[in-house]
Amino acid sequence: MTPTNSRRERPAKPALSREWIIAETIAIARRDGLDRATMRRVAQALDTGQSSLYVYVANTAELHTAVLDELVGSALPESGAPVASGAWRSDLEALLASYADVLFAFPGLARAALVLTPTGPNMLRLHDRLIGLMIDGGIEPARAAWGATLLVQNVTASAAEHSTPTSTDIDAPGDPDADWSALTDAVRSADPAVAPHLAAQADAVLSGTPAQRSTWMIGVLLAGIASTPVPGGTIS
Amino acid sequence: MTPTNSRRERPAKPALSREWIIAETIAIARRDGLDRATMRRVAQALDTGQSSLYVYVANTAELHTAVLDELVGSALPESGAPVASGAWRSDLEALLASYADVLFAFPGLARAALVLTPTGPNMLRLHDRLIGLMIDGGIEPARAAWGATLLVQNVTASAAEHSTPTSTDIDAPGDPDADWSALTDAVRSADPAVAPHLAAQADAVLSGTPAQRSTWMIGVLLAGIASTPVPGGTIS
DNA sequence: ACCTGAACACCGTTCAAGT
DNA sequence: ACCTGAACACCGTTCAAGT
Repeated sequence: MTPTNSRRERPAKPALSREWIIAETIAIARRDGLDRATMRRVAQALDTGQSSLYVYVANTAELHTAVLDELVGSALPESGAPVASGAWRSDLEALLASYADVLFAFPGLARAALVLTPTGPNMLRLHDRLIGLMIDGGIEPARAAWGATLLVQNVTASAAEHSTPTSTDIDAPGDPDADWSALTDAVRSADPAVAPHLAAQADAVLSGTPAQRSTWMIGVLLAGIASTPVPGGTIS
Repeated sequence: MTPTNSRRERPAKPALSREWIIAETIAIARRDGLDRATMRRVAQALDTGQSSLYVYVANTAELHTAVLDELVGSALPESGAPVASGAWRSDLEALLASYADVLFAFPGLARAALVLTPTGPNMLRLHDRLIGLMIDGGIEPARAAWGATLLVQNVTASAAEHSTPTSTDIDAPGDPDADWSALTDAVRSADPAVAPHLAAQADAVLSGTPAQRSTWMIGVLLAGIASTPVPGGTIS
């Protein structure tokens, strides 16, 4: 209502707040990738000075962590419906898949997640659900507790490998196509004298779709978690 | 011998070359962290213009990848001594430990490794050794081939979590102490109503030394790899 | 308390020009 | 072919000054 003549016909400059900053960062990240969602750009989009952001967020890393947490929150299914016995495993896979979907949906998010320390409430809820589902599956609680980290870490890492880099840049570092072909070339041209096993297994190394590898990976982790006791020895 | 009056009494400016650039980058990374080993700083240390580096390296990511590969190469034991039967497992653990040591020795390297696509010859040799040792251990070759990636990825990720950030900056993002205490706080203060399993397992989640977790992690991966068939079905 | 402009101290990469 | 300086297009963060 106040007759502020905001630039560019913005629908009236909203009051600055942590929530608004995060929302705008998400908007930019969706469009241009998280790498482009810099303090300066976010400030500009909010029609304010970059220094103003520091009233609400500590620094870029903290802002990006908050963005990750917010997005994970929006992907988490509402509070856990009771798990039909036997369904824990497919529920767990679905949960990890929706986490992976978020990472894929925002260019640059997976790579950032790899390097951020995610302590937001939604990330904790994700861990909580994973632990709960593993316990439902008969996995010893202490192993489930450690295992959740392992699951999240691996899903994040494989999303980072296959997700879009940051934008429309040609040959951006981290371009998955370029990376993949660099890898195939390297493996295919491995010298059997220096890397005999790799040369012999080249087809195996390069085989499988991302989905197949991801399914296998989760299977590996769950089987390993179920069969490997945590040190200190609770009754297994 | 030529009487070039190089600045600052440098011991005679050596000819620029890819090797020299990598060596200087390593020197800077050891001292100040890989994040500080920027094109500009490397050029300055070599007493040349930053644009000159682009004759020998494509960009920063490629340079850092080369540095990682070089360092991994220096840590790899000489060509595999024949493995005493039964020793494959401790050999494999030792191999991963020396890889982890490299990541710990250079501030910022582990975090960078997480995000680089490592296609250098020494990284391939590391994979080769891992595959060979797993095959020695009776693991089906196709699983060993996929498993090597998983092992390297997890060791890299846990090194990144616990390794020094880039320098002497106070509270640098990625400071492992700050990150850890943020995590403990978050887990300890988890609301039992919203994250019941996490709250119940808080002690378990936070327990264990890095070494214990790392040993457990490798155990999980190996057990899982050994028991989880790759899709497509080779005779297991 | 909140917000701002300006400054400080950096980045990666390209390019016209030189040798 | 190799090397250079200078430029272009950015960064994160801080700080004195305003309201």
